[in-house]
Amino acid sequence: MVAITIKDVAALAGVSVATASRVLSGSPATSPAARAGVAAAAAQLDYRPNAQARALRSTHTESIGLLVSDVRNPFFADLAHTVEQAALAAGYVTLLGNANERKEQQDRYLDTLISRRVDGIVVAPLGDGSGSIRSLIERKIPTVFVDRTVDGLDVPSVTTDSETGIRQAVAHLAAAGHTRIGYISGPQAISTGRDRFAAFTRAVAEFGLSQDPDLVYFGDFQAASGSAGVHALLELRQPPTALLAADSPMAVGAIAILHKRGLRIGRDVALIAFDDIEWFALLDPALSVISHSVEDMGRIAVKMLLEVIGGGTPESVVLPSELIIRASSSAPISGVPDSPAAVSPASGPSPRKN
Amino acid sequence: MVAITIKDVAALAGVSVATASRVLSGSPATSPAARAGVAAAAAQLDYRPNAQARALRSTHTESIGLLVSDVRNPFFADLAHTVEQAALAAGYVTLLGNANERKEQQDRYLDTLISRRVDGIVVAPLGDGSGSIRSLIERKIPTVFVDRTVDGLDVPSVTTDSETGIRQAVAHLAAAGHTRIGYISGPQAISTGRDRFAAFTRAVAEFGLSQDPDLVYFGDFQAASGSAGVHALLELRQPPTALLAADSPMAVGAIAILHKRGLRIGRDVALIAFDDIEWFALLDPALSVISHSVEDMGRIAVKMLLEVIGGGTPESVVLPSELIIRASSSAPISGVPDSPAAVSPASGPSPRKN
DNA sequence: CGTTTCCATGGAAACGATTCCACGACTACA
DNA sequence: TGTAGTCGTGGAATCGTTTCCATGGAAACG
Repeated sequence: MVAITIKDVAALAGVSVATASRVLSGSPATSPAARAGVAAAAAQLDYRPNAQARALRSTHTESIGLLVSDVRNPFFADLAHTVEQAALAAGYVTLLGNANERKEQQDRYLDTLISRRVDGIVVAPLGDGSGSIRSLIERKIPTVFVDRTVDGLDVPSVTTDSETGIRQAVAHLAAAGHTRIGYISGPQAISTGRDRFAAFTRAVAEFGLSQDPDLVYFGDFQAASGSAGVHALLELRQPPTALLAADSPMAVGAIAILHKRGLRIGRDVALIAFDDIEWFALLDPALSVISHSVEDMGRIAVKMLLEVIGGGTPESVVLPSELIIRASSSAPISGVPDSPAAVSPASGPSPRKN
Repeated sequence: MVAITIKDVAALAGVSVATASRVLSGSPATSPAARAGVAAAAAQLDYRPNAQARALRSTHTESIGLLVSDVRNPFFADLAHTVEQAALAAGYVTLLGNANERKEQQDRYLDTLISRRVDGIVVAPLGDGSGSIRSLIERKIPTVFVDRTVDGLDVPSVTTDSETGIRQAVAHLAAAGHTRIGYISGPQAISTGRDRFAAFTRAVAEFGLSQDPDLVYFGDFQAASGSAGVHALLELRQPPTALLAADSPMAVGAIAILHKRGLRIGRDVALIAFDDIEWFALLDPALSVISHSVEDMGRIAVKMLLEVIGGGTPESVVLPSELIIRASSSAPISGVPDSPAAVSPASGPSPRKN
């Protein structure tokens, strides 16, 4: 850890630190001779400016923070990738934090990002407006919410309109004759969990399908709860003939347990997932999904954050979602899955259809 | 962006900045009265220490950098997750960078991490020992290589012994009657690309299988090159009856194109991938993989980095790999894939076997 | 040739924290 | 009661950089 400072560079170039600093930061008020000397000295010593000292003096760091709720969720991995690329293109580096769907980790990272004086933060928030997320807005640190929002916090956001896609999915299932759709929901403490659940509830009512509350299982957006959800739903006296999972990890958990139970997706039970993940199309049968553009989301989030940093107050953006029909949901219903529970006489194509 | 400094806290508490600093950093040489006063003042003002200023004075930042080559590769997403959790448990925050398999982005992030004076860096390096990666070791910045190494750089590393797993895979395919195995390799500029290719070459020779150089396609560890590889291999006059992909994104690309060509994995052509990704087991047929533990890799990398930071020189670790046989490779060969190319009389179970 | 303007330069203050050092007050021991 | 040791405290130096301000020399003007 040998420390090479601007003082060393200045000494080698035979100028003062002030001049060296001016050259290194590209100030016009420098002579060609000084420019050449300092540049040569810096190169020779492999000088790297101390970002701490620089930030201490000049109050901006050319860096932004990105806090996602789960890096292992491919949706957020993709988001991290696009945000990072967009930020890099604008000259910012991205510090990525992973809240792991836990509020205390979110607070921990938020504190760190505040301490490190990032110029702005893109966050997929969880929890309510308490804790460090409140400090963020009280200190007027440029912030943009992505994918999720927090009630009562007036922060620009980029989110998805889940309504359209979910309505399309329910319509599609209803048209295939399904009347009992099992819904594996996200937690109601998270805005996307609430929105998607509300959209599902409205759609089910609109198409006259069963509103049996037992058909909804509340998971936590992680894989294990998808498995638990399928398990719970299939144990019902009147199990659903179609399943809708509110995010991709829960869909993965659902698929795993369906395989284990020997149920054929697309024939014994239809399945649709929210979030389009590249390899969902590679499954057999290919998985129907509700798709929304993670590239747009990341790109727009960065653009909005830069506006906020620049003093603007951009309007929030809502991106569309749409159903992509593949084999996992396209066969007409073939009856009740072979659940160990009693086969209910009320299932199958129902008179309540439409 | 209102700035609350330790000066404000000290003033409110009615003590000097020195005393405030001592209380806030938990020095024992403080009176209970001072402790209480300063703590109250800090809480009331919602004081967050300026990490820049702190680091400037005390030369360590309680943060590490993690530079992965591709966040969208689930292997590295998992790695990021474990590294971050392990670091957090040790009191460090992780700054994640994504090189995107591009050397100039790797250099860019490395420079940033050096500038920000992270206490140490875990990196999955790409390229040779030139560029910023050399500055890293010349400055004696604590560094640990993970997954990959760089020739000629004496840096502690955690890697996988690809040899065992690949040998098992080739043996398994040979036992099923395959004599022509197509290999979708990683780039030879990356250590894992070289190691796995070398292991494949040795295994193929050992088991007396075809060493036809056309059976090797050199990809870039990303999905598109997996597709291109399958395409090229199946166009051979004597196409392979089994495929081995050197990482998971290329396996995904391979599967996509096999589907598109209407080839049945596990029957028309066997497929094995390096890297065990959770959902590979969910494919139909389930994908045989060469598995290695990403959790161990991340955990050990952090442990080693902390040792280096503490002044130690830990031994490099090589983790084992093993074949996990699933349906994609377990059927005996059924002959030549229905390639649009002419069916060669020499393919199928061959006299050259063993 | 004298005065003004311009401009590159160096000295020094500032950013916000930590930490060395000195000081005063107190306890404890002889 | 005098001296030594302990302990909490404040002043000031320090980290590496940027930036304000003053300075001095050269160019430009009349």
